[in-house]
Amino acid sequence: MLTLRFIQENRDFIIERLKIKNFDATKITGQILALDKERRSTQAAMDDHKAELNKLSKEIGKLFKNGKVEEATKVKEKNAQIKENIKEQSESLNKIEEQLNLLLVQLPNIPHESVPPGKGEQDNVEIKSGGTKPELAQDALPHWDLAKKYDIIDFELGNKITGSGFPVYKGKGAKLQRALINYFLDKAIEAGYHEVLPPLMVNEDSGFGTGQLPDKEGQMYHVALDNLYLIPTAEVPVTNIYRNKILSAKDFPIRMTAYTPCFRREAGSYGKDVRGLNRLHQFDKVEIVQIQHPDKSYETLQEMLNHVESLVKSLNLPYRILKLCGGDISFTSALTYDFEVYSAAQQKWLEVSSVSNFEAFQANRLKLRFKEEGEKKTKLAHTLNGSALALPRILAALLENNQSAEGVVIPEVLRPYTGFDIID
RNA sequence: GGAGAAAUGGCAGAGUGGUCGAAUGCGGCGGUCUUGAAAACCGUUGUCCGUUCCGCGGACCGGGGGUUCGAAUCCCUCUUUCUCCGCCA
Repeated sequence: MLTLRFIQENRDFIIERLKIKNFDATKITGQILALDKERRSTQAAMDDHKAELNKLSKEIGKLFKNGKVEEATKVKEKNAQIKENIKEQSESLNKIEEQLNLLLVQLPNIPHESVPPGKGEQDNVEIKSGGTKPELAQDALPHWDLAKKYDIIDFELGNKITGSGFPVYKGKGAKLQRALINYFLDKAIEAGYHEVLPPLMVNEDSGFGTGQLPDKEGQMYHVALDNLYLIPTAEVPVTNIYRNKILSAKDFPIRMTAYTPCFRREAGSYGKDVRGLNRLHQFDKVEIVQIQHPDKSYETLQEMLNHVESLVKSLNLPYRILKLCGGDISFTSALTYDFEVYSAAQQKWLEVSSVSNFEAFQANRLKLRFKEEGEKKTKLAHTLNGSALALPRILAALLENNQSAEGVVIPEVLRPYTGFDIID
C-alpha cells in the first residue's frame, strides 16, 4: 500500500511508473486525492466540535460542583446539539475512510526504475545463467516416471488421501525432502539468518499485512469455521512477526529464515504445467526474509540473490536468473528476480525461487516502522523475501538431470544429509 | 468444551466517573560529577491524525459497540491470557 502522502506528492510519477505494470492509475489516484481532501476537512470540522464539547463538559463539571444546577442543565442542552453534529460527521468520516481504504489497497506498488516493460513472462529479461545442461540418454525419463520407478513419490496415493497436488513422499524420497530442508536451512543460518518455525495458519490481519488479502483470497485455503488461512508461503507469518513494530535503525538488517509447507489452491492451473512436481497444492519451502533500512534494501536484495545463486550452484543445477518485467511482477513487489533451473528430461525451465524487494509497500500495511538514531519521527522500513529454495521443482530437476543407468545420483553437498549417494 | 478472574506506556504496576495521556519503579536517552566507567543527582522519555506547524486541536489505557454533559474507570460483545474442571498428542 502506498502512503497517502506519497500519492499526494507524486501523483504524476505514480501514473507514469505504473504504466510499466500495465496499470492505469489516473482515475484511482484522482479519486483517492479527492476523498482524502474530503476526509481532512470532515475531520477538521469534527475535531472543532469535539474541542467545543470537551470544553463545555469541563464547565458543566465545575458548575455542578458549585451547585449551579440550572446553568449546568442549560449547557447540557447546548452539548446535545454538538453531539448530534459529531455523530453525523463521524459517520461520514467512517464512510470516507472506508472508501479511501478500498481504493488504496487496489493501487499496486511502484516498480523499481530498472523493471523492464512487458506483458507477461515471455518479456522477462535473463540477466545471468550458469551451470551446464546435462546430456541425457535417449531413454531418459521425466521425474514423474522416475518417481514411480524408484517408488519415492506416490502421486496416486496422494490423490486418494487428499486430492491431486498432494503427493506422498516415500522412503528415500521422503529422506531427500528432509535432507534438502535441512541443507537449505543450514546454509541460511550460516549466512546469518535467524531460524523461526512459524504457524502454518494465519489470521486476516496477517494476510492483509503482506498483501494476500483482500483480493487474493482465492489463492489460499480458508478454514472457514475459524476464519484462518493456510499459508501460501512462510513470507506471510514470518514478515508479520514485525507487524505493528517500531524498530530502531541499529536493529537492521533483520534476517529470518523458515521452513514451512506451503498451501496454494492454484485455481485455473491445468495441463502439463501441473504434471508431477511442477505445480502442487502443498509443497515444502525454505524462505528467507529481511527487514532493512530503505537506503540499503537494494544492496540486501543483491545479497539475497547471491545466497540463492550459491544454493543452486552447489546442487550443480543449470540455472538462469530473470528480472521480471512489469507485466509479470507481482502487485506488491517493486523488483523481483526469478531463479529457474533446467529440468533436462522435460526440457523445461522451472521456477524455484522468487526474490523480491517490496520497499515500503508491505511495511505500510504492516505498520512496520523504525526511527533513525536520535530522531523522533518514524519511517517505514523495507521488507524483502525470497525462496531459498522451493523443494519440488528442485527435486524434479535433480531427479531428471542426475539420472543414470545405475540410478539417480545425489549431489555431493546433500550426502551428509541423506546418508545415501544414489537412489536405485 | 464448562466455571471463574484478568487485559493500562519498552517492562513491572497504580488508577473505579471530571483536576488522567495516565502515579511510581525499572529500563532507554541527555547532562552534572569522573582520567574513564560505575554509583549518586538533575532533566527527559508513547503512537496516530489534522492544522494558520517554535504553537494549537483531536484520537488512542486488548478490539468493536453502548450509557453519560463527561469513560482507562459503568454496561454489552469479541479476542487473548491466567486458575480450576473436562478432553487430549
